[in-house]
Amino acid sequence: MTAAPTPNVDPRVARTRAAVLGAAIDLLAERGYSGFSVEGVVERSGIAKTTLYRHWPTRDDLLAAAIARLDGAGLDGAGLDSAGLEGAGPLPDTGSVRQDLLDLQARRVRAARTTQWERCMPALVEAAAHHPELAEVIARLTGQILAQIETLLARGVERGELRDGLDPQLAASALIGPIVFRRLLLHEAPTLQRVADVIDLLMQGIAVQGPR
Amino acid sequence: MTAAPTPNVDPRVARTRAAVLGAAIDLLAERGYSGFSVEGVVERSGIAKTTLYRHWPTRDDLLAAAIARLDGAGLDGAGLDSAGLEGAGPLPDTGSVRQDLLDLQARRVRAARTTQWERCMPALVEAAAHHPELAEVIARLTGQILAQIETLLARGVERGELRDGLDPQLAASALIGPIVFRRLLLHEAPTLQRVADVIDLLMQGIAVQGPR
DNA sequence: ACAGTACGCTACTGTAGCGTATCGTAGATG
DNA sequence: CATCTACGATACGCTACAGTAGCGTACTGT
Repeated sequence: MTAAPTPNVDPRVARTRAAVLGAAIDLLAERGYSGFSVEGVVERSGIAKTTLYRHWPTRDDLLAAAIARLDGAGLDGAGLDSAGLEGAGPLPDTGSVRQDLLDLQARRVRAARTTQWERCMPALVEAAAHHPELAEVIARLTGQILAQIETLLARGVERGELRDGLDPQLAASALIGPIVFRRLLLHEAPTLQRVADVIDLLMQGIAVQGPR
Repeated sequence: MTAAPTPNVDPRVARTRAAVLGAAIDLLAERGYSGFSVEGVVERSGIAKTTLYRHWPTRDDLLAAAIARLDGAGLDGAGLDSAGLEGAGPLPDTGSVRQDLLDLQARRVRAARTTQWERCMPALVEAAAHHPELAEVIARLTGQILAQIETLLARGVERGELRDGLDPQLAASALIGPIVFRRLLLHEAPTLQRVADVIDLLMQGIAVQGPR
């Protein structure tokens, strides 16, 4: 299951694909959606433009392929073929939801500068906004990230640490959303302190506890 | 205080400025950062390109002016000169934080399709990511939106409805962040239900209440 | 060894967009 | 009414970029 999914690929093709998509993701991260160009990818990858066009007949195809290659976050085993395994490792399981969340988010904060997914986020936002086809891919990737947190939350509910009837999707968004929001719109790099604060805020709630 | 801050403006320049910036914001909302072009603004505004360049000597200057004209949200009285007064009205003050938040957010949801700020958000993200100067302006605007919520929260703390020592900045991000996150990355339009759920989730917290 | 295939290079067309120059006109201001 | 200022139209030059054509070369698998 971890073996090559496509057994008979010309090594030349494999090399080209890897070089181009790698360069494409880098470029997307550095220059954003608006700065993404075929010529830029050509320059970085060292692959000839004609060759590139033989694989992806249009700029958008290339872009879609690059984005699809981003995986949501290092999903341990899975995604061998992908480029986003930097934050990898299995999901934490310490027995405490709070600690699990803290571990996962801390790992992500540490990798934020290098994780292609994170570096590409602004570009993905713009891409999703004006390109419905890409929006789907991006939503799927985002879902992968949310799913990790949802898993941790589900465990917490099972263990009785978290309220029963909790909407895991919503709660996961509540954990990631504020961080992403501040990063994208306030240009504020996430910190360990910040993610911890968000986790605690959400765990406790903001209302005063009524008696009982 | 509400009078014209610049008394002696040639009506011609006033007209030009308004037409151009209005068109610019529209274009930014519709086509995004990457689709924003001087020529596009010229076409929409009906103002001659040469005239436009007499006011804003470069594309980025025009873009900055357009973004600066977006105000965070209709801040009632203030911002007469700005274009973002669609969601206007005074801050709600019903006596209940939850209701106040609900009112404010609901108003915003209803105006989401028309509020220039909201429509431009994806573009602003991309702009902020690759243009430090614009990032500042955008951060300031975002701060204005957060400030509204912070005000409501502060009232709640004062009234004893919310925990003392609450970090209003963080809590405000926790209320907006998840909505914005889902809109930008999952392409999910905000709904009344969703904002209400976020508010309630944050009010109550997700952890089970220990005894006492 | 020999197809077959993929790659590289150079050169090219076409377009979109930034920013400028020139000149003429219309509206504002005293 | 005279002048000053802002606007409009056309026409540029220039760069970046998408995408194509043609031909030769190097690698791969049999």
